[in-house]
Amino acid sequence: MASQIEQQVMRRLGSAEIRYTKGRRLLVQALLEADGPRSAGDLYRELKEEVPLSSIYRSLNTLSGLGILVPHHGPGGNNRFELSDWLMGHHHHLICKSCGTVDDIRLPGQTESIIEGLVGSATADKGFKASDHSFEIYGTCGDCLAEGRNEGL
Amino acid sequence: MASQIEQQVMRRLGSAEIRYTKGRRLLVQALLEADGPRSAGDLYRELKEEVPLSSIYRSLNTLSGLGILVPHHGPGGNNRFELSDWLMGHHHHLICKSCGTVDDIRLPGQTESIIEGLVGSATADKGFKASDHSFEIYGTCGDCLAEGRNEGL
DNA sequence: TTCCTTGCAAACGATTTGCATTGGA
DNA sequence: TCCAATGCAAATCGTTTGCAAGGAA
Repeated sequence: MASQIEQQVMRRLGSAEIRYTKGRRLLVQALLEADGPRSAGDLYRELKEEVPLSSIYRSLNTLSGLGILVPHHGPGGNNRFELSDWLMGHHHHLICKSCGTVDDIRLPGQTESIIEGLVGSATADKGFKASDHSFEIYGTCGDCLAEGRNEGL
Repeated sequence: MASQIEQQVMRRLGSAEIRYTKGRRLLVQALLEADGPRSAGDLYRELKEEVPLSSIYRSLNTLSGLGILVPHHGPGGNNRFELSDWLMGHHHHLICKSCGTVDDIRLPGQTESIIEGLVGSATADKGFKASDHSFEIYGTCGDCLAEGRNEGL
């Protein structure tokens, strides 16, 4: 009963002769259930510390190398990872400056076209070959607003 | 002969009763000359190791706390800082996936208006209070393209 | 002179690595 | 079976902190 996405992951791993072990399976499943990027520490806790941190870091790196995961660099000094766009669909992030939570958001196709256009015009004369973009919105999330944790922002 | 921007920095520091010391002056000047965000280590080297790393980190933190600098979280596991928008003007980044260099780019006002509009429509129904955004373009810079360092991207 | 700031070294947290052992295809 | 992957502990790297000495207002 592996999900469709998991089967794509297995195929990608198989074609690179890399094994889909128990630890890697748990990790991919945890990221499938997540609604935003997760750090090694987050995953360690979410997997109830059954998978050692060093293995999590190693898997995170091999899966990123294969393009299955992508790192997300945010505040807080720890890297967060999520399943790549080709598995989960293209999306952007809503980042709370107060609690650090990162949520996924999807924009209408029309809006994405506008962004693609901006990427093109911004790099047109720079000799820079764009391959990707990130559009992230910072602010205060609903929970923090309710708790009054948005002082000084 | 302090630049206009430096005078604004001095005023901001003064109103918070925080001293503009030699180390802080050197740091602000290095960031003024930079064409993109710089990490503590970058600045340490650019200042010829005359200012100890611990002082650089401390100054980076106090200046960020005053809104003079803003942190930029990128690949490479080290935080980079730059002078805030109110000092340097609003801009975005061109990030090379190959060598990690980050360059500033400025978009036409009309384009910024479009981006502001996207921020509004993306957060309209989420109970999220947006305060800021980042729009960053990833790819391969001219130098790396010339050297053929864009394999596998 | 009075505190804020510095400089050094030690402490810290996140991530990586060496090496013997285990387990998947 | 055979080599990739794991688990543990030690090593590394970026960053923070305690404390005594120095420097700006």
